[in-house]
Amino acid sequence: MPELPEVETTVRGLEIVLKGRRLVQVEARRADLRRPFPPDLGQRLVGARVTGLGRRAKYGLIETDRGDTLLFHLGMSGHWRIDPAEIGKHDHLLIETDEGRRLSLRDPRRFGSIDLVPTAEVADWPAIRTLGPEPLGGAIDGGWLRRTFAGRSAAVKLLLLDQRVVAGLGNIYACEALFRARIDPRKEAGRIGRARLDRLAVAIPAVLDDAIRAGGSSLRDFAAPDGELGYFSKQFDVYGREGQPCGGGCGGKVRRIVQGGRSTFFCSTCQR
DNA sequence: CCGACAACCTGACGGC
DNA sequence: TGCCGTCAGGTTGTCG
Repeated sequence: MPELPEVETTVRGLEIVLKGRRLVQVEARRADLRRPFPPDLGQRLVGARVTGLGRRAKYGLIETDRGDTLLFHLGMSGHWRIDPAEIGKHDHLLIETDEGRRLSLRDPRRFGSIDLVPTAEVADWPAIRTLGPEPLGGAIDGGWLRRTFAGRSAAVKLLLLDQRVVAGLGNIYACEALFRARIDPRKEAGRIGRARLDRLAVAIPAVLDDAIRAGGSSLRDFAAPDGELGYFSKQFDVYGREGQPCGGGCGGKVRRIVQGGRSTFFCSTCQR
């Protein structure tokens, strides 16, 4: 369930099969996911050539030579499969290329979305326009965090999950980044000191980079039949490890609390 | 601005 | 085996 690294890995896997290829068949097997599918999806995509793929936050971008960009969001349970062996009830969008490769977007919970937007308008698209800066690429440093968090009394974990603040972090990597930076997730964002914010600015891209690298190492499998994109084995320090010993060597145990209705995992000894 | 909550969906899992 | 409650990596909206 995809945060930024999973989407990035998915896009890289799709790129192998899609880039430069012409789409010969596009089948929407239902009318909507979270939002209705564009009604003219097939007409605008069939016959188009894919010129490039990209990612913005948790959105995957597939650009065509017809001036359109397909935006996909994987929600909680979405993933793409390459050359699937069978098609089930949760395969909602099928694409076939001129090389005969087949792609399927499977999403059981249907929290994902598909949009088709003129490429020139992608940056102004409502879901994209409101996003904060990309955490990879150097836009985020300690000073930027300090200015962004100034005067905010919300818990830092909740701000990290807000896509308007930092684009692409989700529940796992917000927890992991705070652990690496040794910051208590409950701490008021505006009252965090400079040294901690400097650590956080390092930890956010580092944790994402590590996850992308872990996914990238399995990329070669993605072009195999029924390769599932965006899922790879992950080693977490705190996420999902309630009650287990903290990996920081402090002797404490990982705790689970609820913030904003979501589980937060952290070590109350290491994280202050 | 903030925190809490609900809604959108299906599936997996544990307890009984 | 089934039934029930809980939980899940996201987003969007309302309410006080």
